[in-house]
Amino acid sequence: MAEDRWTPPEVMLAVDLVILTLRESLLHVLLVRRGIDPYAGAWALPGGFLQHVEEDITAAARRELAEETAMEAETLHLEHLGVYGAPHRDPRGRVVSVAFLAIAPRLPEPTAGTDAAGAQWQPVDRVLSGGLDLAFDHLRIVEDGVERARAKLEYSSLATAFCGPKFTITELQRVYEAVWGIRLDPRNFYRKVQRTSGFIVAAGPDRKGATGRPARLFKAGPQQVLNPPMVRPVSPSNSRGSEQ
Amino acid sequence: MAEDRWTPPEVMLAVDLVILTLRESLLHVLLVRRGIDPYAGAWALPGGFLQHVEEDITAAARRELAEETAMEAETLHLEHLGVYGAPHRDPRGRVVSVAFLAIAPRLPEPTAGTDAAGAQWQPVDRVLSGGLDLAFDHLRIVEDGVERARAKLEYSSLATAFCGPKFTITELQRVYEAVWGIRLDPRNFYRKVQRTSGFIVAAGPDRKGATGRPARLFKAGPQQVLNPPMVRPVSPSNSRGSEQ
DNA sequence: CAAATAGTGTCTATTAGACACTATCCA
DNA sequence: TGGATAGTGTCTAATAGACACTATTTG
Repeated sequence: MAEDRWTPPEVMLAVDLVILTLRESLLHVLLVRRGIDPYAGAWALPGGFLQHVEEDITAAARRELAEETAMEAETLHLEHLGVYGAPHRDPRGRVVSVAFLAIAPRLPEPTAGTDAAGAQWQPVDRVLSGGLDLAFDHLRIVEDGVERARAKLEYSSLATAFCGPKFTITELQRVYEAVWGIRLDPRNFYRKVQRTSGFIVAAGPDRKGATGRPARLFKAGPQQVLNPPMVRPVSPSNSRGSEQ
Repeated sequence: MAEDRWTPPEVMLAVDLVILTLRESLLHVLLVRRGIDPYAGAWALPGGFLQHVEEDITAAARRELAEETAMEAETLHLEHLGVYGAPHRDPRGRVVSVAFLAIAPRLPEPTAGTDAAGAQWQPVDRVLSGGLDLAFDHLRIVEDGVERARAKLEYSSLATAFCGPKFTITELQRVYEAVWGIRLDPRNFYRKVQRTSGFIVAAGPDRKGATGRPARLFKAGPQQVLNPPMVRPVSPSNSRGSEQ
C-alpha cells in the first residue's frame, strides 16, 4: 500500500470536552471564552492540544477535565463522543479533535485563578437555539453530546452520574426531566426505577428536607446497562440517524 | 493557554474499517493479510493512512471501503466507530486510527488484482475467540464494532443494511439471528417487524423460492430509529459498560 | 397428495401509564 | 391542624412471547 518513499501527512491532535451538569433543574454545559485568535471572544468547549507526542488521548481529556472542574477526574463519568476533523475546521492547519462527553454532579462555580477562569455554565437550551456564538464546529459537538446523553439515559445508568454519590429518587427524576425536557409521573417513576434491577441500591439513612417526609437515599447500583430500559416518551418524528 | 513559541505535537492519522456481512447465515468480517512490517503475516483490518493532509477522514474511509469491496461506497452503511490512539500501538510512531463500522450486503468474493487481493471474509466467532492473530489493537476494534452492530439492531434499522435493496422478512430475521447469535420465533418476528412503523415497506411482487409459498418483498423504510425497538432477549449478566 | 416455506389468529402473563390513596415530616 | 414531600395500591389498555393454525408454492 505505502510506496517506498511516501510518508503519511501529519495532523495536530486536540481534545474537546462537552461537560454537562444540572443547575436549577436545567441542563448546562461548560463553556470558556476564547482569549486568542482564531475566534477570539467566542465561546468554546474546554479543551486543547495534546501536550506531547506520547500523551494518551484519554489522559489528555482527563487532564483538561480536572483543570476545568477542579475535581478528581477519576470520579466523573467520561466517555468518548466522536472525532471532528474536517479539513478546514481550524484555520491554523489540520486539527483533528477527539471529543469527549463528561457528566458531572453539581459543581461549585468555575474557580478563578485556574485554567477555568472565564469558564461558565451555560444553559444547553440557549446554546442549542443559537443564542451564543461558538467557535469552530463546537455547536455541532454540543448537539452530539446532548443527544448522546439523552439516548444513554434510556438504556444505561448514566443519570446517576449527574447526582452526587448519594441521591433521592426525586433527584434522579429531575435528571431525566431536565435532560429529556419533559415531565414524568413521580409515582410511576418511583416504581419503575426500583424495579430495574441493579440500577440503584439503598444507601444509608433517610435525608430530611426542609419540609415533607424524609426521602430514602440511594447510590448507583452495579448495572451499567439497564434492562428493561427507561423509555423516553415517543416523539412522533424521526431523528437524524447517526450515519455520516 | 498556548505559550508563545510552543507548538503542538503532530501525529499520523489512519482509518480502519470493520466491514461486516452475512455469509451462510454467519456474521463475517473482512480482514487482510499484512505483507509488510510491522506485523507482517498477521491479519488486519482494511485501512490506511490519510493520503494527504487535506483529505477528509470520512472520505478516506469511503475510499478504503470502495477499494476493498469494489462497490459504490455511497450505497453502503458507514458510521464512525471510535478512535484508537494509544501511544505505542504502532511501532512506527504515534499513529491515531479512526475506526469505522461498515455493513454490507452479501458481496462477491474479494477480487484479486485490486487492493483487496489477500482480503478474506472471516467468521466473527473465530476472530473473537482468538483463533486468528490480529495486528495492532485490531481485535479490540473488531470487538467494539460487533458490539456496536449488536446494540444498533435493537433501536435502529441497521439490519436492513445487511440485506440487498429488496429482501424478505425471513432474510431480515436471519440477520438478527446471525448478529445476535440466537434463534427467534418467525411468527412473532413477522408481526413485530411489520408493526414497527417505518421500519420496512412493501416493495414489488413476491419472490418465488425453490419451494414453498412465495415471500413478499420489502425495502428499508424511512425510519432510522425504531420505535418501539426490537428487543434482544435478556442475558442475565451485565456487559462491560462503554466507559473508559 | 406431501413437503416446504410464508403468513395469520389467539391466548396469557407482563408491563406502561393514569390516578387515588396513605405516610411522615415541619410549623 | 395544614402544607409539603415521600412512597404505595390498583385499574386498564397495550404488548411480548408461546404456540396452533391456514395459505401457496413445487414435485
